[in-house]
Amino acid sequence: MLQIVFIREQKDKAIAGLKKRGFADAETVIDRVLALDKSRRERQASLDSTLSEANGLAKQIGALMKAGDKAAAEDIKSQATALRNKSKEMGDLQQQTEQDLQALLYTIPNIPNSTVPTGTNEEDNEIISVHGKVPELGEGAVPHWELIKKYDIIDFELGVKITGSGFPIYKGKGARLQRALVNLFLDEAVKAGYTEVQPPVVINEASGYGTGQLPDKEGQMYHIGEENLYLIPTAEVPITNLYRDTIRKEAELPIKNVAFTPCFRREAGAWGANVRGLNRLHQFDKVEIVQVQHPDRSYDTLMEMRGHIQGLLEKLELPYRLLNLCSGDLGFTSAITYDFEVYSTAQKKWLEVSSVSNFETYQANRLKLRWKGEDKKTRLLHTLNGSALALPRIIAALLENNQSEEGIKIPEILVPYTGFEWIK
RNA sequence: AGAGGAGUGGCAGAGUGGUCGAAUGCGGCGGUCUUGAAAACCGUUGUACCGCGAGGUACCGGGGGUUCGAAUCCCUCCUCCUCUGCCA
Repeated sequence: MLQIVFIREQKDKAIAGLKKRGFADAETVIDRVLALDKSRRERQASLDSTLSEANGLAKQIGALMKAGDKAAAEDIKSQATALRNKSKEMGDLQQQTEQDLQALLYTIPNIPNSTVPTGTNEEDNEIISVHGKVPELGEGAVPHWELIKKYDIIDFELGVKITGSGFPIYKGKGARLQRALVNLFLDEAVKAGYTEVQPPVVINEASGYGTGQLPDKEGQMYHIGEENLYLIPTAEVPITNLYRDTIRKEAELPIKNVAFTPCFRREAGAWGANVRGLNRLHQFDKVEIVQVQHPDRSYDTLMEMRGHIQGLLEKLELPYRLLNLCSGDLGFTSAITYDFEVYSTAQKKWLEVSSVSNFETYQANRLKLRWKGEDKKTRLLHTLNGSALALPRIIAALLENNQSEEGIKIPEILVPYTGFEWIK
């Protein structure tokens, strides 16, 4: 959520930022925010003075009662009652204004960072760099959904039987490969100074609001109606919410956490013929890194996180490229997002395996996540997160790129974790 | 899941209708003393909103109610503890 002070003081910047995203009616919406804000403040001021008056009368009545002057007390009572009734009405009005303003602010996305390229869709994303060598595969190269059948390591049909489409069963070396990757990613993150946490994979409504999944995007999460809980779409939600409603000391920054969790996404409407094999699932595993950082240092942190992810891809010897998402492709809550894509040789396409973002104060404002400096003022912190990494497409790329007539070669870094060098 | 008890500031803990945003202790911060530290002593120490400011308002688990006035009374929801039940 954007800060109301920012909109008030830098209205033009807010409008320009929203326009860059292609946000419809930026001026109208911002003007409406400012009007609501103005009316909220006026209503607050008059409500406060009415309450102040009523409090004064109540005190007088108390004093008169003590002095035994019942008649005089009764006299003032009617006045006080009238003021109370008036204040109740004013309070309702004030609350309504506050809620309207809040609801409107929830519909406004984050302002893109100045380095975010302007664009309308993924074709406008900036390719920052391309790394690694795309292997030359022979004639017999096949996509991963054929390889997993051939080697019997992942079973989609069985998943359909147990749950439904998009819930694969990993078997034998497939399961072991999965576990190896998780362990490698966790170990690398811990080496980089992240503290490992194991959060719940179901979250309440307040957590969904905190990181921006709610309102509006509830359709993308699985909902447990009975308890009003949601299955996490990413570990970002429970980890970032760990710090909701807290005031941090400067000395404890940055806060660095890593978690491995399954992630659940309904992907409603996104289920088309294009989506095959491991490319898009309802349940998948991911190792997520999250940082809470001082506003002055969050962009250094973003680069550090980007470097960490890059290191993982290098270790896995996968060809990948780095993208700076354009304004039109940027997530709702993000100020800047770098995507990593690995090249899937048999599919002949790039697959997104990681997103790393700086949300600046957007999430922190919803989370009420603040810090207190030497001047004793509380200010909002910056939150960041990145996938390091999401498993299925990594597996897809590993299988496809490392296939040969002999079988699938496991990258060296993973062998200590898998305990085998080949899937044959 | 059933029965009972409880939720107060960073923590512990007082407060059962009126000068209570809240005693006291611990912790934190600043200072005195000390070569330095400890101890002792003194001071200070919640958050948000409105206001240029003086100041005002709200918050004692959440929401609602009674009352001129609620941390205190009533309703409701949530959470925690104890016992019983169930169970990795």
